[in-house]
Amino acid sequence: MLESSAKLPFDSSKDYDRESEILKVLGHPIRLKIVAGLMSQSCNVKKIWECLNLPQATVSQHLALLKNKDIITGRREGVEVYYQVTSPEAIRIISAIFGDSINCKGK
Amino acid sequence: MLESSAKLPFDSSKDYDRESEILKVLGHPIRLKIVAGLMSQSCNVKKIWECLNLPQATVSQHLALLKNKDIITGRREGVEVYYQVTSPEAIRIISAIFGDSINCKGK
DNA sequence: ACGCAATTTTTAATCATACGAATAATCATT
DNA sequence: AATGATTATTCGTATGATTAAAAATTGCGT
Repeated sequence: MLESSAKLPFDSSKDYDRESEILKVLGHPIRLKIVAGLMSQSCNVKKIWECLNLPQATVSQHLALLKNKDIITGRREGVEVYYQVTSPEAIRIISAIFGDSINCKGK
Repeated sequence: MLESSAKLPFDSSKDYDRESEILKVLGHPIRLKIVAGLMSQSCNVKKIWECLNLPQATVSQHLALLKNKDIITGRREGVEVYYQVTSPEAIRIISAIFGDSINCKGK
């Protein structure tokens, strides 16, 4: 009765929730810009919103989302917070899109 | 007057609209599953919604989106339409996520 | 306490999603 | 060419998720 279900390409056991979530979070122009930027150097929040010409609350919201999904990590230095990309999957995805012209130097 | 804009990581001239759009479209569990499945073999719509246990309208909607964003391409064969992944960017992204265990054989 | 940096909350507007129902397209029979 | 079977798409719409940004808040250093 199941003779036609041999090698179907769609695996119903995996749901790719984590993977699609990372893609969704990166799938926003502001966040992609932030993450791509953070690939080349770690950066504090003020510099980000100044560069992007956006209100700080807007940037902070996007950063919070990226942080909650474990794509970036922030470390405090005095009064400012420096962010860097720490998710290996995100790094691989960004590299796949932009090539190796973007490298993760944000140590 | 522009002396402080030397090597900022965030390029305000590029907006990454196309790139973020691809990521957003792939950033949905059903669509990611469809595209990942289509990487290994071209497939018609009925097989897809049967495999995924979803109503055909739902699948067709996602396929239409993927098609409109030029991620997949469909070709008719009689009453059925076979889809395959045709966007190089999408192929690179999927490969970056799942490794080369998924290869595009959907000729 | 003050000022600066960053975050959180709140608001409203916009967009995305799922899926039943209706419609369309293709082919084989008659 | 009309009928019916199969497959695929589109429509309608209720529901839920995202978004931007102002306002309020928190954290840190002096």
